[in-house]
Amino acid sequence: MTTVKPTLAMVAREAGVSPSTVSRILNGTARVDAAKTELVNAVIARLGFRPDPMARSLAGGKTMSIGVLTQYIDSPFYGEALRGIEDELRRAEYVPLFVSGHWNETEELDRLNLLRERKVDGVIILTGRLSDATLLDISAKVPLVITGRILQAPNLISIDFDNFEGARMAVRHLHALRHEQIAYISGPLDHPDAQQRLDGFLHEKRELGLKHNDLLMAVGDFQETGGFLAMNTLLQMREPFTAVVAGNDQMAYGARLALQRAALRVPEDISLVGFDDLPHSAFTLPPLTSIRQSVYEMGVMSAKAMLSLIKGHQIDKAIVAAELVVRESTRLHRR
Amino acid sequence: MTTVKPTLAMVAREAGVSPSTVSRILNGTARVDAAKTELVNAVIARLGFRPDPMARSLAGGKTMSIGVLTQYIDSPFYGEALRGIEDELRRAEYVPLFVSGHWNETEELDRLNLLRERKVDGVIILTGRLSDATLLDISAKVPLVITGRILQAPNLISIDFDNFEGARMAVRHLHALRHEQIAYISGPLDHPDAQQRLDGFLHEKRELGLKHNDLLMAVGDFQETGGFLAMNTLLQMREPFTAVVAGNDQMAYGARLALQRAALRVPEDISLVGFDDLPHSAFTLPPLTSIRQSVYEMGVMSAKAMLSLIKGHQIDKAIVAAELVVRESTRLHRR
DNA sequence: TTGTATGCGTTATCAT
DNA sequence: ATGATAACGCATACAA
Repeated sequence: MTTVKPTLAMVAREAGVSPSTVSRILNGTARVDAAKTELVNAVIARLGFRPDPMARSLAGGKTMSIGVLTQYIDSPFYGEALRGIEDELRRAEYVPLFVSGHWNETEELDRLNLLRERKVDGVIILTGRLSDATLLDISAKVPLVITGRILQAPNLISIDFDNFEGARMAVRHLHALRHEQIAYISGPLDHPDAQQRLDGFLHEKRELGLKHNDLLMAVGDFQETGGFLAMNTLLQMREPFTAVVAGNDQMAYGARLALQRAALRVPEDISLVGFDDLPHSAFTLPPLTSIRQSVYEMGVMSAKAMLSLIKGHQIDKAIVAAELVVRESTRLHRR
Repeated sequence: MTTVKPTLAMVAREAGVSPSTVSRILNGTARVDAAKTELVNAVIARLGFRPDPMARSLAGGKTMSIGVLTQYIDSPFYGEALRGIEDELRRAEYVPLFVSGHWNETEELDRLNLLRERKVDGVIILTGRLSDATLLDISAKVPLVITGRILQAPNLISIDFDNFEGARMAVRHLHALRHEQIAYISGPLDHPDAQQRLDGFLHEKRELGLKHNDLLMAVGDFQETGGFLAMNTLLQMREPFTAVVAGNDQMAYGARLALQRAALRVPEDISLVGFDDLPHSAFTLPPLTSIRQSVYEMGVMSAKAMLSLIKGHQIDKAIVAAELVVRESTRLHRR
């Protein structure tokens, strides 16, 4: 069978109405006679007509696509967010256009430019290094949803994890387990998430009257390797500690291996808390106590926020709660 | 500054030539006077002109986008492939349009349809459940690169891992370590990768004269949970074994935890080999011996293949080699 | 080799 | 409420 791809014009002719009418029905741009609407919809269904996204865009309409700027397309952390975005967008017949910035401002700008060229109807930025000013600038031209920081502006919604509170929960958990000397492995200090988590950690320690000094902290790169290295420096400092919280799970994995190499047992000798609760963490040895962030949920929320922005409904900023997941890498400290 | 987005028409006017000439220079569609070419290019550079992908597409040109069908956007395994594709495509100014099939044929078909609507210049399929016939069908309409199986057709290039050989390497390694009773945890039997790996495993066992029976095999889901469960069934069978190879690293992780729960040590009591060598596997306890597949490399190769297909250069099918990475989860078996 | 004219499938503007 | 008609930015068949 020689199926010609049906066009809006064909639908119009078939239904005996003008193209404009069909377009209006499609977009709800104006009030159309009910009977006609029904008729046209029937024809659309019969022909299996689907508007051409390209033509639509050229004519100044929507592209039904949302640009999503992430840092690494294969990030174990943001991966779930991508899936959440994809799932949610799909319900509304939108498609995500994923691009990666690699934690490089220039590259982020470049990719954003590409998204603009591609005429996306909105952009979601999963963290990143762009300045607030730049972000505000972008939101002036296209609906923007941003994670990793809180910003106020029309046409912009920010969504963030409760990193601060999450880190506090980790400390409280350890403190409840009678730990007094708690070390910290931080992510890169210029990384928003890393900062907030560190702040929360420090804040809660102070709150609880726990001593802290620079010997109880090392900086990693949010990767396994960095955690491994950081734990080694921590060990060399010779400042005693009975527990450590890592800025994220990946670093906790690395730290755990370093501990093992040093013949230190988890949790018998050292308690270890991660952050993010990667899917994996339920299966490490021992299963890792961690601070859970529903990254998938954040993805869904971002997409929902974008959709409502497009509809013109500015909604509030949202903050996704952290949750302590206790597993087997932490235990009561015996003095 | 009121920057108006420059159009091809503006370039033409500015350079004193016709739009068609500019178009021809852009696409190399026809021979153009060298002097004019230079002039036009200068104007293009000065104005910072970039052809509008949408308009280009509408007019029957290329969209400079490649559809990529993967199964889960956050797959820890295929993630690196996505990055490879992205990196390589970027060099040629193409952008990937990622969609997910979720191992569901209907959904794969649906997403492929979307890609067609979006008029991608080619599609890369990372494994999946589509029939060979369907694939051939697609390749008739658009350049196609497919992984996970070997197919012959014009306008199509297949790229595959050497799953078969990889599984054999795992067995040989164990055999060299004096293991005789080797169990297997397979991925879903209807999964191409799982099949090929199982075949390789069985083949090498036969080759080596090692006995095998159904009690030495359990099926998982390629996830940690599946590995955990599979290991438990293996344990219940009461058929003795001293080593086990898992169909992928994720299942190896789960299996390892199950072993631990059963008070069995790795590698002292049981040797364990994974498959895929996820980034993570260097940091598990103990670090996991695994079969390395350069997934990133496969992504790059897929993109390169696509690019050459677009240029009209049909190239050979490619197969990416497997490699044994020996770490600490395997050791010599003492009788 | 180069220019002109037309069309791609839609939305938007202006009438009616 | 509905219909003509003109863009949108580019590629291409046809002419020159």
